[in-house]
Amino acid sequence: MALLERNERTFIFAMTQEHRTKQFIRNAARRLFAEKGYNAVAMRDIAQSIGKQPGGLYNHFASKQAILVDLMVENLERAHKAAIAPIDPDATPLQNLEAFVRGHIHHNIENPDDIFIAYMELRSLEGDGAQAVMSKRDTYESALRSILQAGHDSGAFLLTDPAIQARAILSMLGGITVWYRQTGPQSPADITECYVRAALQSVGAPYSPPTKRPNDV
Amino acid sequence: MALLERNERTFIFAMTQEHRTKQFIRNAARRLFAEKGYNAVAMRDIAQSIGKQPGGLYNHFASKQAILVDLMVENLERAHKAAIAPIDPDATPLQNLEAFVRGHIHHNIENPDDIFIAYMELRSLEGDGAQAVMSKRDTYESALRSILQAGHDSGAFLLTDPAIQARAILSMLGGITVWYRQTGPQSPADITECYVRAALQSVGAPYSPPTKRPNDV
DNA sequence: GTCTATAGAGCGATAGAC
DNA sequence: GTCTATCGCTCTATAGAC
Repeated sequence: MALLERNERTFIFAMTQEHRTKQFIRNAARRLFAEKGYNAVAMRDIAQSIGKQPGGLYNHFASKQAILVDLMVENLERAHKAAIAPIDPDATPLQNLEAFVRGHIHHNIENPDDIFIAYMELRSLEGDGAQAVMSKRDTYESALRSILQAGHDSGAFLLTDPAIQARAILSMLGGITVWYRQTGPQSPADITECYVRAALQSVGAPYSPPTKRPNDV
Repeated sequence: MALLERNERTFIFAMTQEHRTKQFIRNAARRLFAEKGYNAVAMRDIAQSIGKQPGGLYNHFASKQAILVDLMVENLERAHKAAIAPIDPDATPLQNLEAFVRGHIHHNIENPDDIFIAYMELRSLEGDGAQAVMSKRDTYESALRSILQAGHDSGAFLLTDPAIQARAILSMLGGITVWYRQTGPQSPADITECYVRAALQSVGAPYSPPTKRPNDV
């Protein structure tokens, strides 16, 4: 009955009991929200999956909603580091687009549950948490739009509208998480190459796959 | 209190009262499911929005789940007519891809609520209804994959994997509905051209927008 | 076919002992 | 910090009058 789940991503040591339990709650909620959807998961379910009683969860999070906001904000901060940080003002639009797309895809493949929640549960956000998350999402989308605009202005990209194109690319890449779960044979490297090519070619840019980069994920 | 909503899409005349009410339920459920999500909508909400009492809905649908399945199946049948019917075995892969993409986009823009539900509420399906819907979705995806495979084999398309590429394109086009609701300035024609170009170019195919086709939607 | 009324279950969140 | 117990609410679906 009491399933104390191991967290695959976060190594836990030298942590107070409070922090440890809070992290267990995050991990259980992440998995359950992604699997069943926020509305279909009860606080009881989260408590049961970490071998605790429902009431105790409120010692760590003020509400079920607070857990969702915590997961979404943390994920968006990691996404920024993965996709926006590599953008270089001195590089070409094509180099920046490939850097953004590779960072984004890498983050998606490494954090499938978080990405799935980010796409599916926007509607479940309420009040201040909703505004905070939306604002971070806008920043993210703006970064891609700026790259596309630069490539459009310089003639490097062939596209009709940078704003729509940014959304089209993000939608396409967002689908990775949906399909990745169901996917059998394709490796992460295969998926990455396919999507990088599709994204770059979608704006008329050329793409040649790396001949052999042995340590690519 | 009793808001008898007009349906914008389905003209209702010479219908029995039973059929009329059933259609009102469909329309109200479609709008509410798309707006709030299946799990967040109560039978009370649907009843209230058509000025009826909750219990009466069960004279027309066996369960809330049955309403969702009804909407999804009907939508998929219309999507097949829009995107798969125009495929011509004697045409080139490029012609078929453009026909499929245009039909798909047109269907998406004309049925934003249905498309949104189709993407967001797959997890809410249970039992037989889930299998029926999944099977129809697979057929749809297969049709696009076949076009891509043909273009890949003939050398007309430049892509890494037809199966992944089919999902990438469908994900990209599926995003239209998400953004379309929030969109201000762009017209359906602008959105269509931008997405047709992105989809065709994503497989390395050339694209020139139609110079002037006055009656395009 | 629609109504009123309600059964039966599950939900988020809180109170207070330890 | 975790437990037990429970409050107050909402939900889907049904029963039976009209």
